[in-house]
Amino acid sequence: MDTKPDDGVYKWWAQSDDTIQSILNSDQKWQTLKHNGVLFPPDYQPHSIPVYYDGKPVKLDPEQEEVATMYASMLESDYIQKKQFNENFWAAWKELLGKNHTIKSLAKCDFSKIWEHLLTEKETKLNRTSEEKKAEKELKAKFEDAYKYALVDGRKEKVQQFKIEPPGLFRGRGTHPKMGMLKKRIQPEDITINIGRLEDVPPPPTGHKWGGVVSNNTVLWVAAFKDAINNKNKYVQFASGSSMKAMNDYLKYQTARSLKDCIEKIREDYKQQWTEKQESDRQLGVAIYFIDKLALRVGNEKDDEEEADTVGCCSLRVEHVSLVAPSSIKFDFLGKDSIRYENTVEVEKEVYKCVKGFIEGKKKSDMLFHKINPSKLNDHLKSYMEKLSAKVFRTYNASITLDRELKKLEREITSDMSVAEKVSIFNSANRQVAILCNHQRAAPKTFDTSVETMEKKIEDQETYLERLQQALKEPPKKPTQPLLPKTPESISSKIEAIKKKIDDLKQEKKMKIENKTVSLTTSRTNYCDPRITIAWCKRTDVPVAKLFSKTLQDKFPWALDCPNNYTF
DNA sequence: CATACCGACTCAGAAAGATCGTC
DNA sequence: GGACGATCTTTCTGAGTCGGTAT
Repeated sequence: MDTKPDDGVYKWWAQSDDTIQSILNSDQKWQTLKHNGVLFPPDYQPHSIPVYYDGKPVKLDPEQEEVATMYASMLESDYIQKKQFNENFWAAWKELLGKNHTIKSLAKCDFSKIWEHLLTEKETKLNRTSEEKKAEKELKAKFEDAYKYALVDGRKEKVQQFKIEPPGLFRGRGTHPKMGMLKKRIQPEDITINIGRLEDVPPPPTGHKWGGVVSNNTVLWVAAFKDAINNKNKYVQFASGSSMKAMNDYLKYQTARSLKDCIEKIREDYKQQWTEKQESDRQLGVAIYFIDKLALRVGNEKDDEEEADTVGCCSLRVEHVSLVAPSSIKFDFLGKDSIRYENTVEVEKEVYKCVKGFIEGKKKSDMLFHKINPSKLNDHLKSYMEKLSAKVFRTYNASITLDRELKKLEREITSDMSVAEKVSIFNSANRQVAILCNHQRAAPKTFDTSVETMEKKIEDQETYLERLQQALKEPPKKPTQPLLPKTPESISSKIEAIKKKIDDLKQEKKMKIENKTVSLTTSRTNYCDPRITIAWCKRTDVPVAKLFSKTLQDKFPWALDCPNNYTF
C-alpha cells in the first residue's frame, strides 16, 4: 500500500473505502502527534481615553477601559439597541467598576470619544503604504508559521484556528439570552494540550502553565478549552484540507450516496406509517417525511433559559405549523442561527390528516411531535442503513438536487457561451439547493445601489438601440453624437450585438435579485458532493477555480480527478 | 427503559480582508 | 493607468448534530 508518492502528497483516496473507513473507525486516529501549541492574542494596550458620565470624563483602570472599549467598538451595531445586550454588558462592567464607582448607570455613559479613537486607529491602519502593509504581513506570517501545521504520523497537516479567541462581548444570534456577556481572556491555564506522549510539550507563555496536557489519540484536536459563556468545549482542530478531515468529508458523501439504495424503502415505509394505529408511529412517519421532503434538521432539545429559542423537526411546536385547506401545511419558525423558515407545502392527504390530529387539543406552545425525539428517530433510521441519521438526508437531497438540476440545464449550454454565462447556469442549479436547505444571508449592503446601476446601464443600452434602429430606417442627415456605425450592414450587426448585451444585462439583474438573500456558498462547501461540480466543470469546459476557491480546492483534493460522467 | 448530560465533531452567516473591474 | 467601490475569499466563532455514558 504505497500512499506516499514521490511528490509528497498523501493520496489517501487511492485506497478502498473500506480501508479509509477502518482508518477513521479505529480507536487510534494517530500514532504520533507533534505541534507547537496555540497562539494567544496580544495583551490589551490602554489608550487612556475616558468614558463621559453625565457629561464629565471618567478615567478608568485598564481592565475597566478594555471592557468599555469592547462596548464602544459595537456602538454602531444592532446589538446596542437591544435591552438584553445592554443588561448583560452592564452587569459585567458594573462588577469591574466595583462598588461606589462614579458610574452608576449605563444610560448616562457616553462612549463616543473611545469610538472616535477606534475609528482613527482604523484609518491609520488603512492609510499605511502598500510597502508597510506587505512588510507587516510578512512579519506576521513568519510569527504564525510555527503554529500553522502539526506533524501527524510524520505528515504535515494544517491546523485550523490556532489563534485563541480574544476577549470580547458575546454576540449570540437572534434573541440570545446571553448576548452582551463578557467573554473573558482565555489563559493558558484554561487550555488542555493534546500531543504525542513522546513529544516535547510546547512551552506556555512565561509565568503560566497549561491547564492540562493529554495524549489522547482517539480524537482529532490539538488543544481544547471551555467556553465559559455556554459551558461548552471548544477545540483547536485540523483544517478542512487536512487528510483526516477530508477523509471524513469524503465518507460523508459516500454514506449519502448509499442512501440511494434504501431511500425507496424508507419512503414506502413512512407512507405506511401515516396510517398506523399508534400515534408514535404516525409521528415518526410524518417527521421523517418532513426531514426528507423539506430538508429540515432533526431538532434536538434546547434550553430556552440559556439559548435562543430555535427549533428543528422534532422540536417543532404547534405554533410553528398551520393547516391550509384543502391539503397544505404552512411552516413558520426560527431554525439554526435564528434563520426564519417560511414555507407553505402541498402534502398528501394522509399527512394533512395526521398533522390535524397531532395538533388537536394542544396548546400553541405544545410539541407537535410529543411522542418522538431525535434519538428515537435516528435509532429507527439505523434499521435501514449503518451510519444513517437525519442529517444524511440533507446531504443526500442537496447533492441529488444539484446533480439533477445541472443535468436539466446542461442542454442549454452551447459551445459559444462565455465562462461567465456557464457559471451563471451553475449558480441557478446551486440556488435550488440553497433554497431547499434554507441557506440565507443578509442582503448585501450595496444591493440597492448596484441594482440601480444595472438598471441605468440597461436603459442606456436601450436608448442606444432605439437610435440604431431609427438610423436604419432613415439615416440621419448629419452625424449625431456619439457616432453610429456608417453602413446599414454594420448598423444591423451592432443592433444584434446590443440586443444580446441587453439580454445579458437583464439576466444578470434577475440573478442578482434572486440571490439577494440566498447564500450559495454554504451548500457548495458542506452539502454538494464536489465530484458533481468537478465533473460538470470538465464537461462544460469551465475552470474549477471559477466555482471552488483555493480553500475549497484544498478541501476537496479527492474529488479533483473524478471522471467527467460522475453521477451522484 | 428513559432521560439528562456532555464530548467531539460538522455546519452557519457575519465581518474582515483581498482582489477585481470600471471610470 | 490608478483610485475606488463592488465583489469574492478567508477568518471567526456561534450553533447545530449525534453518539456514548451516567443516573
